[in-house]
Amino acid sequence: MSLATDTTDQPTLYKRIRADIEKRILTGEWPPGHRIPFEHELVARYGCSRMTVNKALSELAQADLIERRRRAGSFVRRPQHQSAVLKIADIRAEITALGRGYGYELIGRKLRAATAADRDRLGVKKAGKVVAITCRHSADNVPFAVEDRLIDLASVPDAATADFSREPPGSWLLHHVPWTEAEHTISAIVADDRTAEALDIAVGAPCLVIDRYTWRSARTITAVRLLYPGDSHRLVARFKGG
Amino acid sequence: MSLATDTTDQPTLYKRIRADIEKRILTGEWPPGHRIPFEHELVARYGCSRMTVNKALSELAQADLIERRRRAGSFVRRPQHQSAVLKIADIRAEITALGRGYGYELIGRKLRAATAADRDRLGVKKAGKVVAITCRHSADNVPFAVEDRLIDLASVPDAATADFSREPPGSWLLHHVPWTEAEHTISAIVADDRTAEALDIAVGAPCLVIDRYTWRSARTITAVRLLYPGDSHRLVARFKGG
DNA sequence: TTGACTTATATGTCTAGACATATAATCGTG
DNA sequence: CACGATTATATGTCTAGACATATAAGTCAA
Repeated sequence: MSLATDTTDQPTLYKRIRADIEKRILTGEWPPGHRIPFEHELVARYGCSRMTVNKALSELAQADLIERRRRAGSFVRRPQHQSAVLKIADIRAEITALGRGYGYELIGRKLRAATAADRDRLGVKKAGKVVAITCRHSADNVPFAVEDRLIDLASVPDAATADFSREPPGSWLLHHVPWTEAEHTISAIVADDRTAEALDIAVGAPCLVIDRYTWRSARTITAVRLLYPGDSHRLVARFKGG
Repeated sequence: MSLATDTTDQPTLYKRIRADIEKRILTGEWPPGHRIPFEHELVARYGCSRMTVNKALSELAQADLIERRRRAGSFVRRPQHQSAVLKIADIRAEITALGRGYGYELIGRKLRAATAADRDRLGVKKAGKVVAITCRHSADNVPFAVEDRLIDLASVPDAATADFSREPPGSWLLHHVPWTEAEHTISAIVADDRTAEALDIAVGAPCLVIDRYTWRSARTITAVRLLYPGDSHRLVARFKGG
């Protein structure tokens, strides 16, 4: 076992150590459960101080490639099949990235006191005002997705006066709400009359649905439902880690 | 600005520093673009060495919460809305995690020379043998998902003799292929006759589709299509960084 | 055999320095 | 003013130590 064979002069030593180990894991040479050389062994092999080796191993641990156990050593982790990175781009960015012309159209906008259904959807208890927005995104003048959004004015007061006739609410919020958490739920439905008309598809055609709930510091900001024609649109998720 | 106010005795200092900064970012107190105090300022504030501060900041940089620029300082990064962690659990684990009884049923298994369609689906050029498997997963004896899988025997020769009548091919592969990359594509369709029967739903009902392509070192291993009843099943993705 | 105690050891964290390096800011010159 | 050279500075990496701490493994008694 010659760990330090790779002599491509990488910028720094700890990165080379990290890359060497990562390579062995990814090629399967060190399978899940395999014990990685102890820090003191790597120190001897690379002729460096323990902190340098420690930094390489810590980063691998942070990336969930290895697991470190006191007294026992460091071990290759089992691949985590269940976790993938799903890229859900901002719709405008997504469409322009495809080299197609982005179109936006505000269908409806209402400012109202929150109904019971609104409060349920936003997950808030107290009554308050909300903005309800319906709009459509299109690519090269072909309907791409319809959006049905609710914004809690208690969390985002500025939304009451914002002009959503030109700018999509998603973009507007992105620039006004600095940091959030969110939850996406993906499901499938068949198009009802209203959806079919908005997306210019047949009634009964499949639709991909993304429900997104966004909040900040445990405070709900917005709930949005996006409907895509199910046979045309695709969400792609790529990941590493078998 | 009193950075070190939080005196909850966290296990270690660098973690406390990291948590303190993370909190300010997540609450929006330090919005995107904001310059974080210099290392030497944090050293003075926390009364520790620079390596301790550096470790905290390095981890925040690795997590893409901040960006570090030589000579300039460290800055809060803009949230990356488009990236979410989508949990797609192993079906068996998913069902048992719900506290429901897992059931598995092999519907069909064929070993054949790859047809043109097979090669296309697996993304391989050369002819070779493949195993085609159709099976069904159920929760408390209710159909949960149907699986339609193709395994490339050139990559996984053992699959030719594996017994898939008891163990789902997904689980089997998980234990035989140490590390892979994969790509998921999510879409929606309406159930055709065969699908409707397998899932015990009506023809024309919505279905959520996950196509998963798995490979290892640029070599395709398996292609699988999972069909879920679209109105019952939901994929949930949560993320931070909105 | 089992459970409680002890010990050895690998990792976890930290220090007080050092030099390297990219680059923002400044200074000088045409 | 524009542009190139210089300088100051914040981060990047690294060292040779130190003590803390969890725990695998061994020891011993009931």
